[in-house]
Amino acid sequence: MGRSPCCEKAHTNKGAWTKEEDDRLVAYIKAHGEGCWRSLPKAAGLLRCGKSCRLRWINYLRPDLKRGNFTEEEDELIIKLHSLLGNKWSLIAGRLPGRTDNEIKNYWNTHIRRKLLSRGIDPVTHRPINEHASNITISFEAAAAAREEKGAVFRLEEPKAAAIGRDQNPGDWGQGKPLKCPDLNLDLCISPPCPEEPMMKPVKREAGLCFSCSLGLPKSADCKCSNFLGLRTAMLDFRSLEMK
DNA sequence: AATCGTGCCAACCGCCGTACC
DNA sequence: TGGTACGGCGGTTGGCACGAT
Repeated sequence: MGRSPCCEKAHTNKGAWTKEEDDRLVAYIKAHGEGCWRSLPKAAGLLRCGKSCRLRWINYLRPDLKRGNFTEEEDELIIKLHSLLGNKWSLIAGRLPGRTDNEIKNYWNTHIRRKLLSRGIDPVTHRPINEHASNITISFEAAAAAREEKGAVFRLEEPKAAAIGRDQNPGDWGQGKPLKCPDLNLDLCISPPCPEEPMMKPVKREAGLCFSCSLGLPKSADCKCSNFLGLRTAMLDFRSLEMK
């Protein structure tokens, strides 16, 4: 059994949005803010699914959207971010103010893919198409594969984990080797939880760590901590990555 | 002028993670 | 603790615009 539909499909409009629907949605959100998308259509007098409203707002109606052509700088940034993050369009969009994940995804599939292919670069791996033995892949997956192959252990002091490529074996991490995208700073900022952090919702579960986890050691048999290597995974928010 | 092919992009679909009860 | 609802995400599709023939 699948989940029940998010709305009553028999009484909802589909397809392109009309000007009137746009106006209603904008007026409602301006008055009440973004809230519960499920109840929004009814409250706003729209015969639309909540998801559809959310998508329309995020991808088209939001006032901070930057419409128009992508600049050359944006192109290059997207390519670099894609080489590091893969098809994580929402993460990539988070680094391009005013652009949406859908817009970037469409732009990638229609323009950048072709652009890379014309340069002889595989848009999936970011490696030269004819260079099978090339060692220049830069991605999380490649880094993970490299670690797995060599049986390396993930180390907390690893400062540039996000940018490590296959050409940098795990033993070289943190030893000052140049990175493939030196102008991109994608450091993962790992820090202790801040009690005043407004973005963090209160955690119901007991936040204390067992001795092993607090030291970043492998979990003991008795460990009940939900933390990864002693870190609250909620702190690993890619949207907070800083750019140089 | 009509038809066809292609590119583009807004919107939909289905899945996943998480919060809540 | 399990079930459900919800928001969010990535992949895919449908329809429109436009150029070529």
